[in-house]
Amino acid sequence: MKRTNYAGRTSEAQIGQEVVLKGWVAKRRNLGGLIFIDLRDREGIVQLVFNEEDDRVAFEVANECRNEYIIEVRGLVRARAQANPELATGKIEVEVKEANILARSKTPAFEIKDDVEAAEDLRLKYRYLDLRRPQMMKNMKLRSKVAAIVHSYYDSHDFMDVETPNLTRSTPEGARDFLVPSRLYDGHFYALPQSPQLFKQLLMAAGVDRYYQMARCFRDEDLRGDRQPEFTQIDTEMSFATAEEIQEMTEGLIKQVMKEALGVDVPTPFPRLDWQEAMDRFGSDKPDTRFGMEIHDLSDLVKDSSFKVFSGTVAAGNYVRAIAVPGGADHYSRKDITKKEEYIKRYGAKGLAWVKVTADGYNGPIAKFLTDLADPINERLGAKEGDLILFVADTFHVVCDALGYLREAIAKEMDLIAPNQWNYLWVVNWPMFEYDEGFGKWIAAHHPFTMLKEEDLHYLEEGEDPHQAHAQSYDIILNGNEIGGGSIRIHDPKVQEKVLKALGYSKEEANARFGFLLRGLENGMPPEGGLAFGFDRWVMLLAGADNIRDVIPFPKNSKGIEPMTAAPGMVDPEQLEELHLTVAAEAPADED
RNA sequence: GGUCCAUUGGUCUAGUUUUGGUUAGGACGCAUCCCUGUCACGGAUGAGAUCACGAGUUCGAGUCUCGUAUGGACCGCCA
Repeated sequence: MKRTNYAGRTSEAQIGQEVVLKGWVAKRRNLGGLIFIDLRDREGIVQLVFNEEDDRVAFEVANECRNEYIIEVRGLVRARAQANPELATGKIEVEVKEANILARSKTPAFEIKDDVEAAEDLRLKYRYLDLRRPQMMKNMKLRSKVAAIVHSYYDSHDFMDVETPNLTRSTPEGARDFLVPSRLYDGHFYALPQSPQLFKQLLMAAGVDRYYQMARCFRDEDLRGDRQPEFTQIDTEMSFATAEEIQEMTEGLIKQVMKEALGVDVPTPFPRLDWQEAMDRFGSDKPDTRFGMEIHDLSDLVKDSSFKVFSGTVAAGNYVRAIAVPGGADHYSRKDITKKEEYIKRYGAKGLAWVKVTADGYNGPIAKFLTDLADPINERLGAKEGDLILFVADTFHVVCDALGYLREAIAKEMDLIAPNQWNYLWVVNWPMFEYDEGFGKWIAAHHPFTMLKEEDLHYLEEGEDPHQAHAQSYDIILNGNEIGGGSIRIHDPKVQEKVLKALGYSKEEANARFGFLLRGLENGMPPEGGLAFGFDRWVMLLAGADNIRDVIPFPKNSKGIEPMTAAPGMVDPEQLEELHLTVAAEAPADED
């Protein structure tokens, strides 16, 4: 029997025709001499009817069927007496003349339904069952659709799809590398790429001019809800382009994806926000602009306050900033606020000060210190009666992190985010360098090959402070999530040398680590730049999923384990020997 | 490296505080039987749980304490 069409696509136009369908038994309803089976394939569900009186042989097959059996059927499409409006194929059904069981199935570990959520660990262990669920199938289809648009878009704009190696060499800085031991060279290792960054730059040196690739990237860092050790970038690079041209090209892609994959029109160009402004107003370098509750600086107002925490903070050169939570006075109890205070301590905040705005002025433990300042504070924050004002007094980064977190957490809790908003924006004008507290040194904020603002080049000269410099880099943000970033690259070897020097590399170190790139620069590198999208994260947001695992067919769990295959696993001693490896720590015995 | 939370039949969960003593309850699923217009089919019957593991407190622990494991969220980390 040759299949005539997908079960889920059986249509009214086929009424009176014979069809052959193959798929999974989603549900069997046995009424005695009459059996209904909902047949499911990747496109959806159609109802099969087996009548004992009409066809005894087919009926016996249906009688034997259980959920998740795979069957093939031949039958006649007919209109239903009573349509089911819940189902896309609800106006028709298939009267089965012949049926065969192609595969039997155990009772599945969990029910294949959208509305019954099994524990995620179980879903991952039986991922092929989980992926049968309509929502997961829909996510995979969306992912495939977006990828197809990406290929078509860049192809039509003269970008070349070029593959770069997955076995490459380890480079310092950035994320921890996944290493692959070399069998041929004792003690030598390949590294899996964190991104094809340097290869795509050298493709520009080759004259490729416009490059794109759906590139697999690997970073050996701890996982998060939106971070996997193995992920896909939409990687692009353009010669002779300015930052604005690259952003415009990117906006074109986003516009097309939104239109063709979701049917949504997004207006372009997207807003551009300076990094400094994003931090000041939203406390975040990836601001969510779907709601207000912006942060305001009160340092000038409270610098002489009798509340020593505030005045002392300002005197030390730090900041007192606040948000006004609309209607927050009733919504949040003292206890709730204490919980929030405990939470923001993880960002280094020492406390969370608050007042409630009432008809009689401020209310709360520090209200008495702020009586005289209530009017100007309210005015600056736009606070009114019934609002809750939250203050954080600390260094710039602590204030931003803490208030940025509170702003987003409260918006979610109080349901302040209207649905169906797609707020894309660019964060531009990033600092070139940032201080790493852990290492006690300056590191590249983006990466060491990022070009500075032209007007900031002088900061690299002798006697100037390179850390004042800003970069020609840009991040693309969607609803408070970083979905991509890029920059104009350095194409002048002299500038690259100075930047590496500012980062603390000696000439010898720089040559040892990036020699191949520096040689490329010396051999004629066009001015160029690019951008990389976090494809998985973008699809997650487009799908409305709240975890990146829901748009990756076989993801790792939060501990980096892939529960279906139980990777990572131990290997045979012979394999280790071939690779010239000995394992120092005795690993625990591998179970099943 | 750190913080917090969770773990009860195949699945999801009630029960855990403020009573420490229950036949550990329910829904879905599963099995058998009845049923010819269901679509969350209906009806009847039934099987299925050493309450993650280990120690402790107690006359008595699903419930309290500690530890371990597993999972989830987060901080650090992720140029």
